[in-house]
Amino acid sequence: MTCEDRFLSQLHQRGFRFTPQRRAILQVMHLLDAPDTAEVILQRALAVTAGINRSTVYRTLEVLSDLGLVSVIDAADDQRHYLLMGDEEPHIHLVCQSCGSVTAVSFTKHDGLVNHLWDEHHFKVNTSSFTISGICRDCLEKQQPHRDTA
Amino acid sequence: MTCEDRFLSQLHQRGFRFTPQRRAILQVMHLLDAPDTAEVILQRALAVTAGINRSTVYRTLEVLSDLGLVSVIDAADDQRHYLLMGDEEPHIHLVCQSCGSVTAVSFTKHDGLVNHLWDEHHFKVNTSSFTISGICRDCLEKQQPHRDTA
DNA sequence: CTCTATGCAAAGCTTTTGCACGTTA
DNA sequence: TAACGTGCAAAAGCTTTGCATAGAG
Repeated sequence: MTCEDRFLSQLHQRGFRFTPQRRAILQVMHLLDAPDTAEVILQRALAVTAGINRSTVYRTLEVLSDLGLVSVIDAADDQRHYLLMGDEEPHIHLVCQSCGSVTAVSFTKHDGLVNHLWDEHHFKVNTSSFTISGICRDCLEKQQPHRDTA
Repeated sequence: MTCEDRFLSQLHQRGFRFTPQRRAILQVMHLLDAPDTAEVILQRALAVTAGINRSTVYRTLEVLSDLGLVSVIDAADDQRHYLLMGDEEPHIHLVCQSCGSVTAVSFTKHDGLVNHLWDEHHFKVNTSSFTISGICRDCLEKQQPHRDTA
């Protein structure tokens, strides 16, 4: 089942409609390999379907998020970032506080943390928006150009 | 060395000044047991020292953050949250996406994750703002009042 | 034909900034 | 007394909302 099929069926189930704008946004989001902002998604969607409005992007992202097809990442200080949850497994997103880059890391080695938080605190981790802040490799090297070891 | 002493000495070291407003904000932040918003900090600071301005709160929080005395948490969809880093060890903050509550959890059992991200990706995790989104116990129970097991 | 979605523009909210005045050291 | 900090108000930036119209089912 493709992502578009899932979207369509879930829209229908809940009485929503499938418009060219929603199709364009979904299509654009398939091309993103990292979480991106509403503004970027808007600009790319405009290239696909002219005239799409910023409000429509926000409203569609909200629908996609409600349906669980999009995860929302609160990156650093600035805007929200959105990422389509394809049929892939959840990832940890490493957000660099210096340059804003986002790196996806497999989750599978770390589900111990998720299980622990559930067992001990009955806290249900939202694995689709698991974000960790820090400094990425590149920025570290720029900060400490002459140190090679930790 | 108290937190205020540390603040004072670090301010002096860097040529900053110790004003009644900064003292009030520092004092108020000692009373917070969970990260809170600039607005809340402002309101409480007003009770201590009348006339403090919102801008001053933001500017002081920035100074405190630069000095490493305050950690900044990007909670859920809304505002930034600020927490004084006392002399305590780092914590994981569990942010509930439903009610916005924040729970602090000891980090020590999970530094394996931090080490792994360093070894494998050379990503330096900012442990002072480690935040995980999900649904807290209370909100889970409200959602599923008749289910007791996961 | 009905009800949802869109576009537009304006408002909302948090956070930042410019500037003149007060205060600290 | 020389910087630095504060208050005020206005601006900035992202996101939301109201309303009339267009379009999907």
